[in-house]
Amino acid sequence: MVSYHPDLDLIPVEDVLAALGNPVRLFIVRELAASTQPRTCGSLPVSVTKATATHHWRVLRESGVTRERREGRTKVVELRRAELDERFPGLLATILAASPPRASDGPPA
Amino acid sequence: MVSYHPDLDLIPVEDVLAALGNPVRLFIVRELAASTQPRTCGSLPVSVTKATATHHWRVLRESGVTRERREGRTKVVELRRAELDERFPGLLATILAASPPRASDGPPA
DNA sequence: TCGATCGTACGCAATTCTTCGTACAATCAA
DNA sequence: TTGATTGTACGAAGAATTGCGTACGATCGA
Repeated sequence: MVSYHPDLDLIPVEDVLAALGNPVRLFIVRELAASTQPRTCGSLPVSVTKATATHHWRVLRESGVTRERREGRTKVVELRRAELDERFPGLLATILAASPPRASDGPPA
Repeated sequence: MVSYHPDLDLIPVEDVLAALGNPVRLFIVRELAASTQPRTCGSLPVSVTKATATHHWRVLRESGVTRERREGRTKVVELRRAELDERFPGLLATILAASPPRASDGPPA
């Protein structure tokens, strides 16, 4: 359960964008951002199985978006807010501020 | 050569992030942002073949990032800057402002 | 009209991503 | 110690992405 956390200076912005460009992961990030406290992985109501969630947490961690640490049986996840904001000023805030789409989505058939 | 341009109000932010989360496409967007004038597709020095470039232009167009129009033999591409900034305030600017990674990239082997 | 140019469409291969089930390790509570 | 909880590792399937070559349509200039 010990994990790799990259130096954010080495992360290109497209890696962060790709990490957040997935609905499950963006949902996780929004949940984390909405909590003042760090959250355990199990407390995040994701729509996928545990195995799949593990995959998404790894993507977020390896792109520098989140930090994880063990705490007893659980794993605590939190956003690397300050570091992200120093590396990519304003990015997280503008993404979190984005409103949901207006209505029926997608290109015409 | 006539193409579909989505209503940006219907685009979720993760679609834009996914579109920009690719090095070829982010490069294209940076080139477009650096020009005051719209550019033709052929004038963008991309590292892939024409066929692949066509694919990336479509992704950018269908995610609402660019607009295309025919002009004689060529296709003119431009960013939908104002619309993007209204839909996702500050997003494009913060992404374009992101500095490149400091040096040797990637996780340890 | 003929040739060159610009981009698309199609089909295909290789790779990556997303998802899951199952088995397992680590930890805690009883 | 035993059983429950939390999350990982591994293997696999299916889907999506990325990339290319080739053939083609549209347009322009000579």
